[in-house]
Amino acid sequence: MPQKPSIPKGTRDFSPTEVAKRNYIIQTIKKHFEVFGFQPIETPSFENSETLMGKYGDEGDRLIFKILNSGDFISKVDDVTYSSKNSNSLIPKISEKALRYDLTVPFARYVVMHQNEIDFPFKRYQIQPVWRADRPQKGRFREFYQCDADVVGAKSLLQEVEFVRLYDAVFTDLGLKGTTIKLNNRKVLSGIAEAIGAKHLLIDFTVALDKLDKIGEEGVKKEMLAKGISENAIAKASPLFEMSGNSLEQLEQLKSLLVESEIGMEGIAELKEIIDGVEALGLESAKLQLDVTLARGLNYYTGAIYEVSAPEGVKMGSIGGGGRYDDLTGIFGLKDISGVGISFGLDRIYLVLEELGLFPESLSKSVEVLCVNFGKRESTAALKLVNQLRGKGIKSEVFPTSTKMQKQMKYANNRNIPFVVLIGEQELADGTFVVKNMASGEQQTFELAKPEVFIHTL
RNA sequence: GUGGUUGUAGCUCAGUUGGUUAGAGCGCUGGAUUGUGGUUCCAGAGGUCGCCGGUUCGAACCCGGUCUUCCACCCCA
Repeated sequence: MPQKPSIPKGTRDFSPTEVAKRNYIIQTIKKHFEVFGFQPIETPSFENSETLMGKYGDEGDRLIFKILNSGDFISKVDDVTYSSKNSNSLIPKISEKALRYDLTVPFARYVVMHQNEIDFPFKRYQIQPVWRADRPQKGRFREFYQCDADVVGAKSLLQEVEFVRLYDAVFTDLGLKGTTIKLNNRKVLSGIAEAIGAKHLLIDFTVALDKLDKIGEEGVKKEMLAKGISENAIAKASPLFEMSGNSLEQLEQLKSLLVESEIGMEGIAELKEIIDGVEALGLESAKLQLDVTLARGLNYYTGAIYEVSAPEGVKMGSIGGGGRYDDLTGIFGLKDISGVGISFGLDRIYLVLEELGLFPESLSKSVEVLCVNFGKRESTAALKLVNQLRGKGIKSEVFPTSTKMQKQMKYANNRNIPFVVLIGEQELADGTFVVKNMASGEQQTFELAKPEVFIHTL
């Protein structure tokens, strides 16, 4: 019995049209990465488990796809571990490799391994798939692409400004107007936690705060209480819920809360520098917005935090994110290398462009010119013409069999081919070819000896 | 990982309290039209009702399990 074919949950096949659209996004992102001075690298799809494990928190470890060892791996497990039926102690004995979970940690590994060949500051970009054993939802897959650009070895906040400009350049080029680049700083979050006396609960505090727009002020306070943050501390943090005005005005309001926190004031100064830097040149289509509740992302961020949300009205999680991590390579033994980077979520950007109808029409054109096949002698002449067109870089083909014209025309129509060339018995005798414009239905005759006359009309 | 939801033709979906041979639109194939697609008309093909099991004289429909889809948590691109 033939088995019914299927693909794993959270994975997808891509049709020619979808690939064309995905490539369009990738090419656009790549173009701007390169114009901004980033160079591409690639890393393996799977890494040694110890490279990845423990880098993304407990939740992250759970979402990493583990690869089973080869051979008779189970016989090598000692009886105690085997009979314990404890996944956490068994996994390291039967799995030594794991699929890449993001591009940042492998990049950190790359920098440490190749530190002697790299000229710092090193600006790299990387566009590759990553895998997460997550439960899929809309815009959430178990295999998806990240498009990352990072700089290591430069502490200047100029980089932070550049990344905002890079986001703006890409989204402008894609025609995606009205994206919001949310900006925050880990130091401000640390400062707030310090100022309200909840320094030891920083992560719980920020995770709860991040949900403000989702569960509201009351919900956030409730969660903070549940996590063990005192009522007194929450009361002190209340100015956060009443922030108003533009980014710079909000910074002023933050100052009064953080005036006694050294790290908090440092964060404010950094934010101001970035905001001023961006405003000096302005943005084309995106808005930069300070958001003190922004805390998502990996817990290795130490400075700036970015998150990009789709234009208003599009229901989609963030379509990009990033930030600064002062000591990412430290976990691999290379100290004092600061990194900052951003990521574009290709699959989500795709869904947003699709929803808003922003893909260019031209992407659906697979071939410019199709020659109808009327038989052996005629198709030979058609092939000769096609060869000349291809020499000029025009995508063209001859229909492979001389079936009914109706079928060939229908094929051209379904594939959105704009021009159909007819070389039949009569044309062959006259030394001509007929070009039919599929959009208008008009036909024009050209000489076979002068194909360039037709080419100039394209 | 927790809770819920979805699955019927290639696609989008109907399908009555469980009752004979499971329907529609679009698409596909053929014809009207032997050198003209996209419009129109006619005809036709296409279904293990996600899968496995159970209840029943009888299951697309009821029950259990499983896979898948989407949603809410968790977390995140």
